[in-house]
Amino acid sequence: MSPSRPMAGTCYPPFRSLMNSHRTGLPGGPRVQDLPEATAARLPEYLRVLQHLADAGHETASSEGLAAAAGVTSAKLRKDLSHLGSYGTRGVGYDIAFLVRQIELVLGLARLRAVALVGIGNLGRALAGYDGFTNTGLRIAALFDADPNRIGEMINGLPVRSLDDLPWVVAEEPISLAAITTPASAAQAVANQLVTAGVTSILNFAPCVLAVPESVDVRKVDLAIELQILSFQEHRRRPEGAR
Amino acid sequence: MSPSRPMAGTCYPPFRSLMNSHRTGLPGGPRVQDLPEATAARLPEYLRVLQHLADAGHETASSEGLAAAAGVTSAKLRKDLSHLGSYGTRGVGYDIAFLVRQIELVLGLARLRAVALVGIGNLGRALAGYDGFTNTGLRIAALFDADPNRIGEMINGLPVRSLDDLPWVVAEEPISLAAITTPASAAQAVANQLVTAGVTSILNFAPCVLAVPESVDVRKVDLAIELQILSFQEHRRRPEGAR
DNA sequence: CGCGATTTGTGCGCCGGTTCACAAACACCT
DNA sequence: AGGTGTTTGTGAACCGGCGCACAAATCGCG
Ligand SMILES: NC(=O)c1ccc[n+]([C@@H]2O[C@H](COP(=O)([O-])OP(=O)(O)OC[C@H]3O[C@@H](n4cnc5c(N)ncnc54)[C@H](O)[C@@H]3O)[C@@H](O)[C@H]2O)c1
Ligand SMILES: NC(=O)c1ccc[n+]([C@@H]2O[C@H](COP(=O)([O-])OP(=O)(O)OC[C@H]3O[C@@H](n4cnc5c(N)ncnc54)[C@H](O)[C@@H]3O)[C@@H](O)[C@H]2O)c1
Repeated sequence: MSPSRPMAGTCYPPFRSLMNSHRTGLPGGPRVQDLPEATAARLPEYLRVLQHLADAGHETASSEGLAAAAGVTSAKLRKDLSHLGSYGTRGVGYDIAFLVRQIELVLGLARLRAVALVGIGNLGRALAGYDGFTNTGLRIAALFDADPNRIGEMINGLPVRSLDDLPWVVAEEPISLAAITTPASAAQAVANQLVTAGVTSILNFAPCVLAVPESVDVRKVDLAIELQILSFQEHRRRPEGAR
Repeated sequence: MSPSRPMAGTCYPPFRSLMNSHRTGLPGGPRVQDLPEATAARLPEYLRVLQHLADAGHETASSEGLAAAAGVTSAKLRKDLSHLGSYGTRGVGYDIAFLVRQIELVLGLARLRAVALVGIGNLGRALAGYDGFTNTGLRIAALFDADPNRIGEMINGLPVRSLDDLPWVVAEEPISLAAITTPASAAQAVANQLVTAGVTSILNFAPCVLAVPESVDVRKVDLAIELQILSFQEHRRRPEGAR
C-alpha cells in the first residue's frame, strides 16, 4: 500500500521528466468530452484517496496501492486514469499532487463550486452543518426554505433565505448545483423554480422522480431504496428469516 | 399515465383469471436467485410508484404509465417485471396490488426488517427522526453511539444505546442491516463490531471505503461524491465558468 | 552501460444490460 | 363469435464496461 517513499530528495532531472510526462502523452490534454461515464463516477473517490495520501506525506503511489484504498481493482484504476492522459511513470507509479490537480480539473473543481440547499428541515440542517467539504472543491453557498419561521435563522454562518430570493442569489454567486431536501410533495415545484433560476444540476433527496428539461442533470439519493436493495441481497443469500 | 380506471366494478371472472396469471406463468414463482443486479436495484423505485398509485385508488397500470412515473423506459420496465414472472395482462396492464406483493416478496420485505443506526450525530439524528419508512418494509429498530453523553437520550421513541449493547440487541431483534453515520475515522472499527455482532449488510455514510468479509454487503452514500459527479457533468457541458 | 525488477498502458475477448421491434395474448365491442 | 385495438413478453442486435494478460517503459544497481 505505502511504497515507503522511494524518492525523498532525489535529484531534479528524473523528477522533471515525470512532470513533463503529460506533455509527451497527448497535446490536447485530458479528453473531458469523451470520458466514460463509469470512469467519471469513480474519479471523486480516487480524488479523496489521493488527497488523503498527500496529507499523509506521500508523493507517489502505485496503481495497486491506490486501487486497494479506493476499493477497486488495479486494472480498472489504471484504465480509468489512462483516460485522463498518460500520466504516471512505469516502474514508479503516479505523482500524487499532479494527479490531484488533473482530476480536479476534469471534474470542474479547479475553482470552488457553489451549491444551494433547499429545504432546511432535519436533513437539510444536517447537510448545512456538514464540515466535510474541505478539499472537495465544493462550498455550500446558500440555504433556502419556504417556512417563514425558519427564514433568517443562521446555520454555520449562512442565513436561511426565502425562495423568493432564489433567482438573484443564484445569479449573483453564481450557483449551478443545488440539493433538494424538502418533502417529496414540494420537490417538483422546487425543482421547477431551481431550473427557472438557472440551476443545471440537482441532487434530489426526496423520494420521488423529478421531471426536468433534458439540459438539466438530476441525481437521486434515497435512504429507503438503498436499504431495500441491501434487503434484497440479504434475502437472496438467506431466503428465509436469519436467526 | 392514468388509464382512467377502465374497470370499475366489472364482473368477477376476468378479474379472477388476472389473479391466476402467476400460476399459469411458472410454477416455481419468482426466480430470486438469478435476478439481474440492475433489475433488483430498480425494483424499490417501482415498488414506491406502485404503492403511490394504489393509495390513489388505481387497480391496474400499464408499463407505459409505470415507466413514466419511475423515470425509466417502458421496455426496460417490462423486461424487469418479466424477470419476476409472467404477471400482467396483455391489453390491460399489471394488477397493482398483486405486483406490490410480489416485489415485496422478492426484496425480502414481506416481514418488517429491522435496521440499526450507529453514530447519532447531526446526520444520524436526522435519519433516526425520519418518518418516511412507512410501506418500505423497513423499521429503525436500534440507535447506537460511543459518546456517553448521548447514551440514554430518546429519539422518536428509541433510546440511544452504548455500543457494548450491540451484540445482544442485534441478536434479540434480530437485526441484519445497519447504517453507519459516524465520522470516517471511526467507521472501520464500527463496521468490524457490526460484522462481529452478526450484521451482514451495511449502508455507509462515512466518506471512506470499508474492508469487510465478502459475505457482508456494503453500499455507500456520499454527499460530496454525488455533487462532484454532478460537477463533472456540468463541466463537460460548459467547459468554462457559466456566468 | 546493460540487466533485472517493477509498474504502467492497453488490445482483446467476454458479459451484463439496454433498446428496438414485433408476434402473441387478451379485452372489448358489435 | 369474430374482428379490432391495446399492451405484454421477448428474441436479437447493440453497446459500454470489465478483467486478463502482456508488451513497453522506466528505475536502480552492479
Ligand atoms: N430526514 C431523513 O433522514 C431523510 C432521509 C431520507 C430522505 N429524506 C427526505 O428528505 C426530505 C427532507 O426530510 P426532512 O426529514 O428534513 O423533512 P422536514 O420536514 O424536517 O424538512 C423539510 C423542510 O422543507 C421545507 N419546505 C417545505 N416545502 C418547501 C418548499 N416548497 N420550498 C422550500 N422548502 C420547503 C420545510 O419548511 C422544512 O423545513 C424529505 O423528502 C425526506 O423524505 C429524509
Ligand atoms: N452531516 C452531513 O450532512 C453529512 C453528509 C454526508 C456525510 N456525512 C458523514 O456522516 C458521518 C456523520 O456526520 P455527522 O455530521 O452526523 O457527524 P457528527 O460528528 O455530528 O456525528 C458523529 C457521531 O458519531 C459518534 N461516534 C463517534 N465515534 C463513534 C464510534 N466509534 N462508535 C459509535 N459512534 C461514534 C459521535 O459520538 C457522534 O455522535 C460523517 O462520516 C460524515 O462525513 C455527513
